[in-house]
Amino acid sequence: MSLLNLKPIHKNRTLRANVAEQLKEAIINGDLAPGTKLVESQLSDLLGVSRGPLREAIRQLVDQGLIESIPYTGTYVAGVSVKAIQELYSFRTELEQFAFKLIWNNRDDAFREELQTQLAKLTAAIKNKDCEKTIFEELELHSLAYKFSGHEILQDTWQRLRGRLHLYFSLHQKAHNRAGPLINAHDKYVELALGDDLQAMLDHIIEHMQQGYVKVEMLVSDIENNTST
Amino acid sequence: MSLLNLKPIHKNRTLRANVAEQLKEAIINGDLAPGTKLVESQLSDLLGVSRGPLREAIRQLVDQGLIESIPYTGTYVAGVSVKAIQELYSFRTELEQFAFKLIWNNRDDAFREELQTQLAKLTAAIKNKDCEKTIFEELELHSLAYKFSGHEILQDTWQRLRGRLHLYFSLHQKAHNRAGPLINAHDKYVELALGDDLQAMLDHIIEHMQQGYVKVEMLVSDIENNTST
DNA sequence: AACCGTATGATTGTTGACAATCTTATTTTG
DNA sequence: CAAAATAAGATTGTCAACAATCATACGGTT
Repeated sequence: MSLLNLKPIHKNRTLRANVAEQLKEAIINGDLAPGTKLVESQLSDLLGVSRGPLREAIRQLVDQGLIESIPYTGTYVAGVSVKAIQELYSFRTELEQFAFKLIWNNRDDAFREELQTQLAKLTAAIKNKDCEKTIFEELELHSLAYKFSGHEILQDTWQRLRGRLHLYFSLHQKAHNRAGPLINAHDKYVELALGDDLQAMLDHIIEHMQQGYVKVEMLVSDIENNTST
Repeated sequence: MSLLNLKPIHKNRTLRANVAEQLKEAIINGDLAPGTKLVESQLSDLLGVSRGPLREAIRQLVDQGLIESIPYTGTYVAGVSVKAIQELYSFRTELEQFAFKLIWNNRDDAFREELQTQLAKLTAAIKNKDCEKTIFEELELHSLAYKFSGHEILQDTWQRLRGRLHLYFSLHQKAHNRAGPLINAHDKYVELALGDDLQAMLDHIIEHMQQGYVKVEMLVSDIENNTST
């Protein structure tokens, strides 16, 4: 609680953006554990920022589902639950299928190239046993379909989910001390994404997500049992 | 048990919630036309509220896509565009299909009853030529699938889209002076939602959305041509 | 001893003033 | 006359003090 790794911010953009980023990182890397109460005065002191921008940043993370807010009472880092992770994965399955349906007939060389580049980055991170980077690169890989869809609403929705997904991956990594789910299942993902069988791609997404869900769900149910709320 | 049907305590006590609601209504009913610049000092005077809560409310609507923000420059009511409406409809199609896939095998009497009640409200509003209420009840009808899915992320995503959808419906109604799209297509929607053929329901959703899109798209392209931005 | 009401302290919500930044209009310069 | 530099005005971003609300602890009542 007291050793938060929240360094004062450098003023590149607006404070609320910097603060939101800092908070997001702190939640994802575990400095702010799920369920932690966020006291505005404490945080504003830690960040060297007034409560105004801090509150705006908190609102933003509330909308992303990383923070829960009860008016006049308090804001808390979102808790983990089996239901939440189930929702996240089932929803993400639909989202990513939609993304591939959108881009399938518009896949160009730029897409193919970025896909392979990203896969290389991911496998490199895995090889180096850099868990944190592995998680990031895996999310980046999956982001490509959304990015190339050109569908702004779809992209925004994905970005909103991404934070929570990142959090669950990190929790999983911390608990089991190995990289995120499915570290070697991405070769087939990329192979199918480059291929010509859309239905096979969609089926693979379902299977891919199902496997990821099973792994993370085990973790979360552990956490739920250990923390007596 | 069922005697204690007391729910309506809407704790909108915080100013930012009230302000957000007011702004949302003002945008939807056209008092704040698309593209209008929102000057904080003016709005805070108008609403009799300080700029703090107003800014938080604006942030909330930015996250819902009803307001666009450029740091240090200004916030504007979101503009209309063919691309935006296309995205909205295509995305909504996926969302609603997902919702029905989720609830299909869990549809209970409560669902069937609410569905028919809601259809009755909608047809009544249409009969009374109450355009504003017609739009609201149509959105309420479509909300049922999301509501009964119990899927929080899905519901949140739908709520985020609902505002923009409402705006487009209202613009359409204002331009053509008739109720929203597909005023008589909901009988089949409900009939299929009560029936046993999931695939027929999913197909109908696609068709339903496609028809709605065509109507609203015509309007929006008109607006785009008339307003030289 | 359990329950209800009350007082206290802490925290969120709100406000008006101040600083940083952008836009516009004006002036200067080639 | 056109274009760049600059100053004025307005607007957004930020801050620290004030008010409303809630959670906790305490004391009285049954």
